[in-house]
Amino acid sequence: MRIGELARRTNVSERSLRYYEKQGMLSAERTPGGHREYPEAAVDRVIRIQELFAAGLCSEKIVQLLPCMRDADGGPSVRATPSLVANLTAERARIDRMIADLVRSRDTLDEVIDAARLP
Amino acid sequence: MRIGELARRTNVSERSLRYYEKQGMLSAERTPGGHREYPEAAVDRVIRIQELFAAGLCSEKIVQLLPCMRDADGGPSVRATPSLVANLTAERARIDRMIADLVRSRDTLDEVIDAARLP
DNA sequence: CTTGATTCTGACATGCGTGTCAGGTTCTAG
DNA sequence: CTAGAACCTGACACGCATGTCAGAATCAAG
Repeated sequence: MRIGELARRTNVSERSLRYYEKQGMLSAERTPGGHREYPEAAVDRVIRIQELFAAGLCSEKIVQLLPCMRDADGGPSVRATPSLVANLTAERARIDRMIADLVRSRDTLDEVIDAARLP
Repeated sequence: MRIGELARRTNVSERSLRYYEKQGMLSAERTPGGHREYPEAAVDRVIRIQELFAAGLCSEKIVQLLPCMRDADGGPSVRATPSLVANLTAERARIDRMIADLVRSRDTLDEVIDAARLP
């Protein structure tokens, strides 16, 4: 599929898709004229990338991480190096803290919302 | 307490504390010479502000939200307006989605970390 | 062919909380 | 009184994914 369709299906702008490619997170074949041609699996990959961004990982980390993931097309994975594992473990801890923070904030909102509804 | 101590105790830079004040999220008495003097409750408030920032709320929303919260000093709260409640409800939904995303990303990391440890 | 939609590259702009620096004033211990 | 620490204001810079615009080339359908 081409970039317009991928953008529509993933809800990610064409701008961002080109950026992902430049960062090395997403690759595409090219038509003779130079237009990008994506495989079906690109949809899942882009969604994963978005999730990882939302989790606070930067492009660089994601670039390292992606080849180690079991891809949607079931492709065989690269083994993560020990240093990458250490890195990801730290990120994991960060994500845990982030989730805990979010839960607290959600509770805060609930309190205010509920207080407004009652007497 | 003064700004240096508050910064140390909350692990938030003096720069940010002054910014919070300018945005109307944090107030302080002033010494005759113009130095900020914070009450003990400021510590909790700053931590809350940080959590809400981490949850993706912008200053403006937090400004509206803060007076409706049951503060650490147990002060009485302002009632949230219906439009604010609608707003916060939307934020709450966003936070829920964010948590779900984070959990997925954490699972992704776990998969890669585990795969590197085994055979 | 022609035309309109789509895509291409490259460059500049934005948000927004935060870092940092400069030049000056206030506070506090000796 | 004095020195040094702490604080004041204001201004400029950054990160970094994303928005946006311009000008040109490609693609697909009539």
